[in-house]
Amino acid sequence: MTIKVYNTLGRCKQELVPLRPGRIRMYVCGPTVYDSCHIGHARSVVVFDVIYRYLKARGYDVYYVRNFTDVDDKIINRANELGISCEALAGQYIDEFHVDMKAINMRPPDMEPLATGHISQIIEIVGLLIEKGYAYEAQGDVFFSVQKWPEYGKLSGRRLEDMEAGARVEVDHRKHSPFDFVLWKASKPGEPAWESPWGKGRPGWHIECSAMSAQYLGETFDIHGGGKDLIFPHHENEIAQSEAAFGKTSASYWIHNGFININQEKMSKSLGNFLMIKDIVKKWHPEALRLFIVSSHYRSPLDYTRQAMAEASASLDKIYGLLERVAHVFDHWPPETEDSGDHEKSDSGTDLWQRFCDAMDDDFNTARAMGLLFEAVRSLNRQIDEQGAGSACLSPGGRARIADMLRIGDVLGLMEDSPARYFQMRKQAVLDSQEIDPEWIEEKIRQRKDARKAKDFALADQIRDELQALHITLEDRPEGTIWKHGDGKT
RNA sequence: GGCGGCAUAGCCAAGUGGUAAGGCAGAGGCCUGCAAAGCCUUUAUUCCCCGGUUCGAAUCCGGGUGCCGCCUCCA
Repeated sequence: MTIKVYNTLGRCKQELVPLRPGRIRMYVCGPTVYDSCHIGHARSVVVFDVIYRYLKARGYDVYYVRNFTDVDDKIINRANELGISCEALAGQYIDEFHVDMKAINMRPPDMEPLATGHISQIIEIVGLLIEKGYAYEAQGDVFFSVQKWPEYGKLSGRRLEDMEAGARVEVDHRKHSPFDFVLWKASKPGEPAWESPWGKGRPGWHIECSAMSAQYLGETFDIHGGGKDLIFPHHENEIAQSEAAFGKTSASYWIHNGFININQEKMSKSLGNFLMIKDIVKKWHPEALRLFIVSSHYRSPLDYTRQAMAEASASLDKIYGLLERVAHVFDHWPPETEDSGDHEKSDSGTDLWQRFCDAMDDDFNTARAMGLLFEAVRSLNRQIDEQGAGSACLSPGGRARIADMLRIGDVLGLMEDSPARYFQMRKQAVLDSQEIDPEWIEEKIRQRKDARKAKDFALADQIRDELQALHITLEDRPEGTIWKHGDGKT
C-alpha cells in the first residue's frame, strides 16, 4: 500500500516516497504572530495535523516542524500602533496560538522555531547566495535575482514574461527585475535589527523558512506544506533561494490546503468577517470544528456558515450517541476492545481500518473517510439494537469495529472525549446560555415522571414541551429519563 | 492580461472509464402512552450545456456557460 499525495510541484498525485525509508520530515508554514488565529489558520493547522497523525499511524517516523514568523512589517506596524515591542507582541500571540491549538486538540509539532532565533543561519544563506551570484546588495538591502535562476516559476507555473505583461509591479529601480525579492532588509530606526555584513537589518519574509527547514530537516526534506495562497510568492521564492543556495532539491512534495470562505465571502478586514478560533470554540465543541474541516477534501474551497457548523455538530452528536451506547453496553469507557492488532478481517469481517487507509492513502481523502465512519456508526447501532438493551457484550466483530473507529478518531482528532464528558459539555452549554439551574430540570423531570405514573399524559407532555422550548430534549430510557441539549423545536 | 481551480439530489459532500458513498433536511414504517434516540425503507434513470472518443463516461477529448482563487500582506 502506498500513499499518494497531490504535489503542487508537478500538479498531480504522486506516490509518497520518503527520502529515507520509513522516515518523513515535514515543514509547514506557521502563522505570522501579529493577530489572533482565525478559522483559516484552523483549517491549515487541522489539515496538516491530520496528515501528521496519519503518517505516524502508518508507522512512519515523522518529524514535523512548524515555524512562527515573529519579525516582519505587519508585526512592526502593529507593535508601533500599540506602543509595545515586537517581541512582546509576538510573544503574546504565540501564547494565544498555543491556547487555540490546545483547544482544538492539535498535536504539537516536534519543533516550533522562531525566525528571530535563526538570524545567523539566515545571514549565512544570504551570504552564500551573494557568493554564488544569485543575489546582490543595494544600499543595505539584499535582493534575490530571479533572472539568474532559470527554474524560477516552476512551483506556481508562472513565467516571468507573463507576469511582467499584466501584473501591477512596485517600482524599485534598485531591482534588476521587478520580481526580485528581498532577502535582507536594511532596518529603519526603531525597527528590530541585527548586525550583518550589509549593515544593520532584518530578514526578508521568505528566507526564514529556508533557514529553519534546512537546519531542522536538512537541505532536502520530504514534505513542505501551507495554505494555497503561499504558493506564490512565498513558496516560489523559498524554493528558488533554497535550491540556489544549497544546490539541491528543497522539498520533494509541496502540499497546499484550500481556503475557507465565510458565507461565500472571503474573510477580509474590510468586511469585518474574520472568525477567530477562540470565538468558535466558545460556541461549538472543538471536535465539531474539526469534523466540519475534515468533511471535505483539504484542497477544496470550504464555505463556513452557521448551518454548516450546526450540521457538523449534529453529526458529531450522532457519533457520540453511538459511543454513549457502547459505553453503556460495556459499562465502561473506554471499552475493553481487544485491539485486533494487525487488523485482519475478523469473523464478522471488519475491514474498517483498511478501508479508512485506502481513503487516506488517496491524497488524504478525509471526506471519504467520514462516509466510512458513519457507515460504521449505523452498523454498530443496528447491532446494539438487535442485541437489546442490557446485553453485556458485543460480538468480536463489533468490538473490532469499535477499536477501528477509535483508531480512526486518533487520526482525525475526533472521539477523544468520553461520551459522558461530551454530553455533559453539550448540556453545560445549554445551562450557561440560558442560566438554568440543572436541579430545576431534574425537578421538572420528577414532576413529569409522577404525571406519567398517574397517566396524566397531558401534564407530562406539557412539561416536556416547556423544556423543549428551552432547548432541553428528554429521552425516556429503560433506566429512567435523561435530558440532552436540543434544538428548541416544539 | 497571465496562471490555476470548481460546477454531482432541497442543502453539505465523496466518486477520474463499468452503471451514482456518506451526512443534514423530507416522506413512510418499527419502537414508544405520545415523543426522543436508534433501526428499516424511501428521496439524482442521472452528475452545468453542446459535440466527440468508447461496447460503455459524472469520470477522457474539444467547444460553450457560470462561479471562484492567485498574480499585493494573507492559512
